[in-house]
Amino acid sequence: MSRTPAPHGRTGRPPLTSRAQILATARRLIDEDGWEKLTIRRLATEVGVGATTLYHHIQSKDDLLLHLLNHHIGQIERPQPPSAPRDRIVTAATAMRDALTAWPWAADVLSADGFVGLLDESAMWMVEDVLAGAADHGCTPDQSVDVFRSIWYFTVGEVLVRARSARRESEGHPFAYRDDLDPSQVPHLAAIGTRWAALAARDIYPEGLATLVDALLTRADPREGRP
Amino acid sequence: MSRTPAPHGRTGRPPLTSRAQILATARRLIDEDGWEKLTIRRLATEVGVGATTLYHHIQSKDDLLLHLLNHHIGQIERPQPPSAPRDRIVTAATAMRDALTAWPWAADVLSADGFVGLLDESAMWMVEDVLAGAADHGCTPDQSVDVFRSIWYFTVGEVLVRARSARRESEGHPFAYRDDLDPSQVPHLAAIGTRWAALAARDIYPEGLATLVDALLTRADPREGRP
DNA sequence: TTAACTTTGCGAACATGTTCCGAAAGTAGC
DNA sequence: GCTACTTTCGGAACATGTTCGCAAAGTTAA
Repeated sequence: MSRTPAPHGRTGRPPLTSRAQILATARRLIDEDGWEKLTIRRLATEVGVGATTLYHHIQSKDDLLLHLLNHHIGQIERPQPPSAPRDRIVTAATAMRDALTAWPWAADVLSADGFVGLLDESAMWMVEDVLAGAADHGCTPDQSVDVFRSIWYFTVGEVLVRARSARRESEGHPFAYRDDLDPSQVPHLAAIGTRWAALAARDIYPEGLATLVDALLTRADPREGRP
Repeated sequence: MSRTPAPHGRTGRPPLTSRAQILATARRLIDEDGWEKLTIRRLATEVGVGATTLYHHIQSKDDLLLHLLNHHIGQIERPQPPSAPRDRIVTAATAMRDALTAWPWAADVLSADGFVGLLDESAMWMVEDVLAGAADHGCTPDQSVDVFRSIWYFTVGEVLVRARSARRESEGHPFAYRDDLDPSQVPHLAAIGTRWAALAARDIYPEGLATLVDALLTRADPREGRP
């Protein structure tokens, strides 16, 4: 049978570059100039090939970013999971949030229920720890997924809002928090006025997450709610 | 004094179009072909002017979308606010979510803590109702803002995740929910396996929101937690 | 050696949002 | 009528991600 696809030497034109080299160069460029400056053409030039050549090694720019993110997350040390289920969930969720906050563009790529389908196994412990914590608390598998999804929504929202706010600020058109609101129409909003900016600058993720997790667990298992 | 800016006849070349006409045409195009097909050049052609001319009437495409969103939200009827503070918050948040779900691109523009700074007064009741509900429950203004922000994160996250998942599916590359996960590494995840897809298709926003709101209010005012 | 096949490289081209700059078309003052 | 001034118009051009088609460079089979 001549079905053997590639007996020993590989066929085709020998490659000038590789996915690994492309990813390494991309990481270097991001380190040097920030991810906003990473363009396909610049990356190709730096690698030393034509721009369109990259598309033989990656599927798209999103695909490239996804590979970079997987590499980045893979290097995060998995924290020792706390024994208390609730704390395990909080720890895992905080790790997800920190990973995304460091690479804000990641959320753009990842914000999909397919989190699970996009990352490779080195990042799965984040999902697993949440599911495990929920299960240990007494949740059914289905309830555990619901717990994860709610946490995921909250986390993605926080990261994206934070990233966009920061970008807006850095691009020179921050928000005009109005001091011209009509107190008779929107009294509470008017009372806060421009103080909103200062309030919105505070990081409320930890408290919000803790509140959400406790509530989700209490809801899933009422016995824990009122002894 | 010759300071009068424009006594009667306005100066300058007479405009061929107006922002109102541009917005109306944009709405029509979106209605007909969906917002993905709305490009600056197409819009300009449809209006009957050159593409760059649009930039004399709008600041950017994001600015255009923001105007469209304001118009859209302005047409949403403000529901009769329930008397119970908690229900008022839930109603307002659900209205926000529904408004964004109908126009998924909106979240891309809006996902910033500057929600408040970007919309006009016709949409402010959504924010106001949340703040009012929190205040009536006994929250301080600062706590009320925290309540709003947590709800906002959860809502933006849900809308964005849902929108992206749908887009991925419609573009032909849905998620490969893996059935090859290593049960010894990620037991709970492996146990769920491909069933994740079906679970992620369920709408859990209402329950998640209710849980979150109750928890946020309970946290802000412990007296309400355990009588 | 020759022919078929396979993989990679790359220039040209396209669609998109956006900026630049000069032309067009009106009014105001003389 | 002529000269400023003001506002709008729009073609050219740019950067970006991406597709297409073909050339280049290797292996395998005859």
